[in-house]
Amino acid sequence: MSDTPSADTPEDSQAVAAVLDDLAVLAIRRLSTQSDLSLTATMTLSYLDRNGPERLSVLAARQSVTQPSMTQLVQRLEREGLVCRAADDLDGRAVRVSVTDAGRALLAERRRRRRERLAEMLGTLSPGELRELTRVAGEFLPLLRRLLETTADE
Amino acid sequence: MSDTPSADTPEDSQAVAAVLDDLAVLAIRRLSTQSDLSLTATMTLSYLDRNGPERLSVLAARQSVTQPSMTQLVQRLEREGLVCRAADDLDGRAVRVSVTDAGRALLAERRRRRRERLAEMLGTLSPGELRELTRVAGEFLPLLRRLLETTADE
DNA sequence: GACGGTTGTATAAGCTACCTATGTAAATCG
DNA sequence: CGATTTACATAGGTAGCTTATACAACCGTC
Repeated sequence: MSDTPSADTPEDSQAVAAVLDDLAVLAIRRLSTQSDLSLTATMTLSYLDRNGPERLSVLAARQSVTQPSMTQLVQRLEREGLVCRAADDLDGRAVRVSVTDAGRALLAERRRRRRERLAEMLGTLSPGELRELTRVAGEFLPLLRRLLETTADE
Repeated sequence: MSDTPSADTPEDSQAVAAVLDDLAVLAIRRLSTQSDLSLTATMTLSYLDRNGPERLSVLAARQSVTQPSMTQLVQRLEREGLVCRAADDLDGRAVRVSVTDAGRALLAERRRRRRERLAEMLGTLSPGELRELTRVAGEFLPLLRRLLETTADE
């Protein structure tokens, strides 16, 4: 392994960047076996699942797409029974979107499949490697979450 | 891998699978903020950059898209000056695709931008947090690489 | 060498998923 | 109350994927 870089140098970001790149490869190349839902659709459903019903325009902003794109996506998702729309109580212009049970079930199923695939992949590691990976990944997750939290207020 | 692992490995695998799944989702979120090149375009250019010229059909297989998709993508990339096409010397039917200097420059620029953005994000952390994240990332990287290695399809 | 089967790519048509532009109606503000 | 802003829908366009199809090069067998 490379030398530990000193603090506060540009090299700090190299290992982190490399890890994030590899995790992305993991996500894209190894875990996405299906294309029944686009990334934006997936994240939109996940967001609604976690945060509850939300206005269409807020969803668009959160997913960094334009409002007409989100309008169309929500229409498609509604057609597939994954979300439902309701008028907003406080603003006659607004549409509030919520995830349906079918939407929730689909998210859960996709999550299950991904974790299953990961468990298979992990089976190729030695017990020692697996133990080490468990420890390190467990440490990394809260740190990454914190990093994303502190920069999410955009 | 198909043999039953030791008694506590299944639980370990599932626990770390959940963590890796979360990490993968976070990592892919980070990627979704760029849109001048699609994921497949990016990965195709990267592949050509790293491995040298390749047949169109091989590119399609590597990126898990159909051949007509890859044909169209290569046509678009060629139009943008990022790749060039040549007849294959050994097979009159085949097209060999290679990345141009402009394509290489674009990859480098995108890489630079990603690192820059990450450096900004890291700048929001305290020195202690940064040190910790870097340390853990440094341990994580070889393990992650090994996982990707041992599960490479080809 | 002829022929049938396979392989490699291009093109067409269709759908999703994004964009910008535009329109309509509700809400807000002075 | 009128002007402006806000929230969403619709239209038209491109990218990016799919399947279906067509054509030509290649390969193996007779």
